[in-house]
Amino acid sequence: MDSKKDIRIVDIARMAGVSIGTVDRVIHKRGRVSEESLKKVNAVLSMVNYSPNIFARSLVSKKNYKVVALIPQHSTDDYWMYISEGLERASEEAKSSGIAFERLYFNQYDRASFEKSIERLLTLDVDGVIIANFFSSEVVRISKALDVRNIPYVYIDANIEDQNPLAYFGTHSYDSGAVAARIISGRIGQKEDILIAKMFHNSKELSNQVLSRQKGFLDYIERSAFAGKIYYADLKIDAHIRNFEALDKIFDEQTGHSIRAAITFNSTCHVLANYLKVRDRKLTYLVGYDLIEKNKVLLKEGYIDLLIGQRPELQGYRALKVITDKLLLNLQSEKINYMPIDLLIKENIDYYQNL
Amino acid sequence: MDSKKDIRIVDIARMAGVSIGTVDRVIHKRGRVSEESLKKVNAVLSMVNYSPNIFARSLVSKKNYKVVALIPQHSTDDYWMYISEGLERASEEAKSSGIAFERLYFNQYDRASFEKSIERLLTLDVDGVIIANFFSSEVVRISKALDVRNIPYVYIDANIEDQNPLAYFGTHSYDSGAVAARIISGRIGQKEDILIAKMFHNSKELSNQVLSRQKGFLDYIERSAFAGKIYYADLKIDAHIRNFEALDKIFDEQTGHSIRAAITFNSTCHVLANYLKVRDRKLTYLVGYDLIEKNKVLLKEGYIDLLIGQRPELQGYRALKVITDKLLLNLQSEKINYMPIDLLIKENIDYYQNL
DNA sequence: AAAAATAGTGTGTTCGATAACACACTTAAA
DNA sequence: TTTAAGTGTGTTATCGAACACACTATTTTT
Repeated sequence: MDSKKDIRIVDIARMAGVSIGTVDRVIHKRGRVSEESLKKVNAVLSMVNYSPNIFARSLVSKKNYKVVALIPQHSTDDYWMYISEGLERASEEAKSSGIAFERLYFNQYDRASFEKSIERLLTLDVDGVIIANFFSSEVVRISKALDVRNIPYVYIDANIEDQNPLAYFGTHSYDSGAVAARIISGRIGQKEDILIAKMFHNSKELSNQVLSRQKGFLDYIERSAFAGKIYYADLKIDAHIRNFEALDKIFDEQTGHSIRAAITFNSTCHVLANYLKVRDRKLTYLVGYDLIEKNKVLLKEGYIDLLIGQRPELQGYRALKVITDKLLLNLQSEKINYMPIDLLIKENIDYYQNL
Repeated sequence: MDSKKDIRIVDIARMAGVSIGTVDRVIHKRGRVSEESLKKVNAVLSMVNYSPNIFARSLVSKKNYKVVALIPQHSTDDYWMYISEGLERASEEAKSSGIAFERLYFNQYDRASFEKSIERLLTLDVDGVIIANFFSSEVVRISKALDVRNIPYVYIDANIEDQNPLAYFGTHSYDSGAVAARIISGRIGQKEDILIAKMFHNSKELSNQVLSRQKGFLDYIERSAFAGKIYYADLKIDAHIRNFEALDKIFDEQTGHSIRAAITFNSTCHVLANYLKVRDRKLTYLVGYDLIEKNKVLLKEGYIDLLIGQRPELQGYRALKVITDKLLLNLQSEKINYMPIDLLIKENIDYYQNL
């Protein structure tokens, strides 16, 4: 265990009776080694537990790796901004080891823009790729291309079976929906009602992430003793007036309802919370996702009761970390990595750490 | 921002018009530098942003630091074991940089044993210390001794004002009590009762940690609309039969009670949960602290409803990390560091990550 | 006045891995 | 037979920081 006894290349060379140049060629598979030398060196290598001194290596190595992340365009205070922050932090740490990190943005609602990013990526000379998995068939395509070139890649957000990413980082959306359901059903009566607010972006379909959370939620509710009704509000991003009308309609006109809890399965809980704040309506329990600033403020003010966090920064950080560990140290990692499902309320949000 | 443009000692030497040896002497304050050279080098140093290449440094440096942690003896599956794991992990990472890490154990219920550990510590030639802050006046004493010797130290678990630790890592016990209160009071009726189980260790007093959690809990309850009663159960560690009797007494003999929720403010929630399991009594909500195995099992089985976690591993990890960052890179860090207050239920415990 | 100590400075070596380079051979083509 | 290309091997400069050491110039001690 003594770190001073670490075996060096020169030790191996001596043991094998060859020069350090030969050992180096064997280790790095650079060829130009005779059968005989190869055998001798490999024999020694299989005996001893050699791992290169990373300090010496990084010192000399002028090797520059380029890692590219394919992520959706995002605004500030957005789930993807937090992922991006995690990437940034990992990138800072790896910079001194010769890792250049770059982002390629695409429009998450436009498949064509994703394809364009892929094309661009393939023209770049990259050594590692992080892919936000929005368009599965395209991701499969690029994965195969990367497999051929032997370039490691990592998926974030969603996984795809039967591919060979170095790792996958994401959240277990289904179970996080179940978590929300468990908590809400503990807070309201069995015959009270629940409102699910769906936020649409330019009338496109909901993301898999959101659908999966909702499924986990509904499945749990179904199995439970819940006997109330579930109402749905279809909201549109940035359609302030229209959204208020839609919500008014549900709360005013739906006769006989007793909505006591509400949930949104994406980060737009603040829209609903803001509606309740403005209209001065009280619910027993309002649940949302993602610790974006707008949500945090409303949580602290008491208009949101629970936020479910998924550590986007950690996701980004670890995604890049896995690639740099692979490139620099040839380390393996866990294949499937789910982020924690964090529960944040007014009283513990100040202690939250996203990394 | 370009990592290749990092300034080296030779650059500084050239800029100052002296040799690298002189720059080195200035940087390391090793003396033997003329007024004139000193001024020239310092002028350059204040212009540029020099930070040594850690790879080159670690490669050449045979400097060995010794860091010692003063922590209480603990069994497996104990809060302090998890802190210890965090320390271990940080120690592994730092080993290759010449950091030797060692633990000194004391009996957390015996002041004299702590004093003895301090004495031992002072005989060792250490470069950094981590102190589990159990006995304040003794900790103040050793802190002053370390200040004199200019040895950095970090507090964990509890802080002391007016001292100069490099950093403090701990949990905000009071607020975590409030978190528990908020959640429990949301789950039971205003006139239902709460049981607080206190677990004593060899009839000694409760720890500050536990008292502070309880205070946070009670203060919140007081301010809330809660109108039920609070019962207390005084339990003794390992006194199985006696504990059952005490609990039987509360649940059976206290007439007219309606205890629906219970809480323990230390990691022994499993004792209470096990009692409820064996006696087949149902509560609406049982809350405990610390993600030790016994608690986790009972949470998954549904006998515990909520566990509050404080990331002991992270605490240990970061405590040592702060010291190694100081010793190796002379980095500063945040002074006061509270760990997150994690809320774990059956549905999200599988995704918990303690680091 | 000579010898010894000290201040101030620069040079050279070390750490371990890497890869360019030099050199000795072999084989194939001209 | 000469030339060119290719193979296998060992030697060596390099990365940047650290520090031992050698050297000169000055001061202090005998």
